[in-house]
Amino acid sequence: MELSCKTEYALLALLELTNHYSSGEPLQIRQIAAEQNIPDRYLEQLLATLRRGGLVRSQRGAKGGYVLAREPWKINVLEVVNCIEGQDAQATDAGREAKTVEGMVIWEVWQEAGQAADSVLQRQTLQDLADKRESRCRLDIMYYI
Amino acid sequence: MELSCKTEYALLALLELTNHYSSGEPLQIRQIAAEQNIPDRYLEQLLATLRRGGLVRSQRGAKGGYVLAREPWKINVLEVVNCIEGQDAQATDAGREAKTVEGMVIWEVWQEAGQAADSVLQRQTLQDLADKRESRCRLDIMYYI
DNA sequence: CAAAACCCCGGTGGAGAACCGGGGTATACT
DNA sequence: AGTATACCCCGGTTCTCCACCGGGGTTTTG
Repeated sequence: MELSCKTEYALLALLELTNHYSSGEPLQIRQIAAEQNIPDRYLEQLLATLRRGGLVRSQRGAKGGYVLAREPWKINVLEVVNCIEGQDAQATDAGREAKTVEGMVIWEVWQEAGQAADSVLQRQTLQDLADKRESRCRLDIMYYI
Repeated sequence: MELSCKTEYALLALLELTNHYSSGEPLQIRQIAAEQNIPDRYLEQLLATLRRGGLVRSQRGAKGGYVLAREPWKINVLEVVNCIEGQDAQATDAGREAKTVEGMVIWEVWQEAGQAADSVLQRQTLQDLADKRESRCRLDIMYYI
């Protein structure tokens, strides 16, 4: 199961915004891009998609930037993926009319697998990811002691 | 989660071979292709991959064709997918070295989702799919009575 | 020997992923 | 009002790879 650059960059950006959430200040595209080594013109595009999907809010002009649209514990990974990849990451049955019974049976098994994966992603919020990152950093520090 | 044409065609072909398994006779590429509406030059390629992966056996020359290499209840959907898409459908961590802790955290969540999907596919054998197909056909017949 | 059917290898066209450039618009600050 | 900053919008490019195909070779049967 391929993790696309788009999805990875989107999640990295949202994690940055999560880490910055308590300050309430907008974070600029170029700051996020520099911090996470993301091409900033591309990130601009992804953030626009996230804004249209209601996951972030933007502020134009001087002192502008992006903030999360909701608390990080209320944004789960699945909705990020669906926003970035399009709803077709979930329900591609519209374009793929199974012509035979066999095709339908295969399709259903595939859907079931997809739903199992989605279920995992839906259980993870941005806050969970940020917490994992925190505990990972803490482990690293303990190695140095 | 995208079901590629490759995987779908491979599974359709293997289902045909499953339905034909009890006869013990090889099934020709062009027969399978016609039955399931698969481009036969492409199917040839896919069956070659399945043969190299040990899922089917081939017989060259007149009266030749393909048979399953094992009993249909001993071949699960996950190994078909891995054979067709390559092992990278499972372990793409080799090419994607996460440079930051954030990247690693995201990657792990993604792996977990992939494993949930794989687990579903691993539980389904070709026999299971064939049985589902059978009961689906029986349902259709009951609608006509 | 001839026909049938797999085997092998390389190729093409088109879609889309990854990324970028240029110009416009909104906002804060002086 | 003017200027600088930073998002907004739209379109474009290059490259990869998916889906599929063509041509010729090799094996097997009758």
